[in-house]
Amino acid sequence: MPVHNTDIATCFNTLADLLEIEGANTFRVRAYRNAARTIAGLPQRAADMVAEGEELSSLPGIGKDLAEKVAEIVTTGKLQLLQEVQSRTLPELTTLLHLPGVGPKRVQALHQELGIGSLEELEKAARKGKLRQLPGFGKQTEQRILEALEQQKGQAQRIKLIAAEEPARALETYLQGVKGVQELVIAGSYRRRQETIGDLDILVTCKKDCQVMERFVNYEEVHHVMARGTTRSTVVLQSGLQVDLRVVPQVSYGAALHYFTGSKAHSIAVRKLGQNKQLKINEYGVFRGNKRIAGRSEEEVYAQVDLPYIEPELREAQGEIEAAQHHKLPTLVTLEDIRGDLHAHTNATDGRNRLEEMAQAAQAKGYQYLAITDHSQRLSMTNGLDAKRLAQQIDAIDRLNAKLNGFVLLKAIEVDILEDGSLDLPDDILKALDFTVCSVHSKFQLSQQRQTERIMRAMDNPYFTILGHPTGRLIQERAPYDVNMERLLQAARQRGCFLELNAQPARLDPPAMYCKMAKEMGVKMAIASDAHSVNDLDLMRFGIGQARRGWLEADDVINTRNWNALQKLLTRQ
DNA sequence: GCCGTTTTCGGCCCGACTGTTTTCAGTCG
Repeated sequence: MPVHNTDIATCFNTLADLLEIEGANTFRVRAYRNAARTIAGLPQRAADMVAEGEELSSLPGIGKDLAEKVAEIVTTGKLQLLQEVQSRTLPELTTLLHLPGVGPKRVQALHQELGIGSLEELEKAARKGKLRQLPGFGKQTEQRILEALEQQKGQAQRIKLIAAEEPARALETYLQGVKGVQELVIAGSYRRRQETIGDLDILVTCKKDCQVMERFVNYEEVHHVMARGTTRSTVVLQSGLQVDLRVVPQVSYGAALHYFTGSKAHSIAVRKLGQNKQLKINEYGVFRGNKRIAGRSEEEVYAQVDLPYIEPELREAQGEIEAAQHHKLPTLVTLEDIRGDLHAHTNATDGRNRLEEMAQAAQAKGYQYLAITDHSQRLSMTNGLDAKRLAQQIDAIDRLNAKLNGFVLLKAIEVDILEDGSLDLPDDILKALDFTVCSVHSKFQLSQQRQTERIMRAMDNPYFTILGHPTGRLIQERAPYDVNMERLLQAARQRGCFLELNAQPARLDPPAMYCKMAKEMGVKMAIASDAHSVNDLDLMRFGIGQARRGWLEADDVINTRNWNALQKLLTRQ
C-alpha cells in the first residue's frame, strides 16, 4: 500500500509528541518535527524516492537514522519505535497535548497524578475541580481547559483541504486507470475549495460493464466498506477519511455534478427555481413531467432555470443566485492571473532556503517578482531581523537584483505590530523597503476595541502597507483574535493600506466572508503564500481558492499586476 | 536525532507572557 507523505509526517509528529511527554531530549523531539515538516513539504512522494533508491538523508533534517525510519514506514507501513513508545504510554495522551495551555509537562502531571489518559477523563476531572489542585495548575487553567474542550466538541471531524489533496489525487489516478471510466471528478466541498473537508465525493461516468465500483471497494487503502451498490458505494480509508463514489450515466453527468458539488443550500435554491417553472431537478437531470430535458452538463442545468454557469467556489447560497440573475457574477481570479508573491521568508529567519534559491524558484514559476518578508526582531524565536541585519539583507537583495533578468526581488519585511500599535522596527529602516507586511503575533487576548485600535494605530504609520494574516486564526487550532473587521477595512481604505490573504492551508486568513467584505468596501488584497521554503510557493493555489470563495476578481488582487503597476499602488500618499 | 567538523562530539532559535508563585515553571511562537 502506498504510504503518503502525510502518513510519514503524522507518524513522526505523533512520535515527537509522545517522546516530549516522556521528557525526551527536546532536540531529538525537534528533529522528528523537522523531519515531519520536510517530508510533508516534499513535492514528490517519499515512498517513490525510497523505491527509486534516492538518498533521503540528503534532505534537510533527515540523517541516516531518519532516512531508515522513513524507509521502514514506507516498506512496512509502520514504525516500530512509535509502537514501542505507544505501548509504554497512552497513545491518546497526544490529544491532550493539543489543547491550548497544555504542554508536555502538564500532560505528564495529569497522567501521573490523576491517571488521566483521554479527553473524557480530563473533562471529568476538570468538572470535579481536581485539576486546580495539581501543582502548577490553578483555577484559570482548569477553566481554560474546560472551555477548549467545549469548543472542540462543536467541531465535526473534518480535515484541512491540503490533507485531503494527497489521498484525493491518489484515488483519482487509481480510478482513472480503470477501463471504461469516462468522466471523473471530485465534487463536494473539495471542489468548492472549502477550508476543511468532511469526506470525498467522487463522481464517475463510465461505459457499460465498467468495473469501477469493484475496483473502488478493493482499493488498497480501504479500511472497510460501509455501503456497496451499483451506483453508489461508501468506504472508509485507513486514514479515517470517508469516500463516496457515485456512478451515473453520461446524460446525467452535469445534473449529478451539480447535485454532488453542493452546497446543499445552493442545490435547494436552484431546485426551487426549477419548481417555479414546473421542472424537477435531481441528480439525474432536469425533468418536465417524466421527460429529461437537460442534465448532460452543469451549464445545461443552470440554463433551464435561466442562470449562467456559477463557479463551484461561489455555491454557498450567499447571494450568487441573485447575482447570476442580474448578470453580476464576478469573473473570479485564477492562479494564472498572479504575477508574483508578496510574502516569503528565507533562512535569515525561520525560512528554509537562501535568497537566491527563493528568487530562482519564484522565477521558475513564471513570477515577475517575489517579496522577501522575513520576521522582525520581536519574534526572537525565528531569529527575527533587527535594523542592522535588515539593512544587510537590503544590500544583499540589491546585489542579487543587479544580476537578475526580467525578475525582481522586492525588499520587504513581515514586521510585528506591537501591543501599543507601534511597529517593531524604526521608520528610517522601514523607509528603505519597497513595502511592509505588518502582522500581529502577540497579545491575541486583547478586547475587540483594544485589538482593533492597536492595528489601526499601526496603520497610521506611513510605512504600513499590508496587514498580514488579518485575523490570526489557525484552522481547527486557534480562534481568530477579536477585531472589528469593518473598522479595520475602513481604516485601510482611508490610509491606502491592503489586506493580505494568507495562503497557508492552516491559515487561509482572512476567511472568505472578509474577502468579500474587503472587495465591497474597496480594499484590495494581496494573495501571498507566506512561503517558508521554495516548495511552499506552490501553496498559492490555496489562497486562490479562498479568494474565489471570497468573490475576488483579478482587479481586486494587487499581485495580479506587473511590478510597475504594483509599485504605484504600494506607494502611500 | 541532525549537523558540521578543528572527524567524533557539542550545539541545536530563545524571549515574552501567563498564571502560578513569592521567584519561576510551563507554554507559546
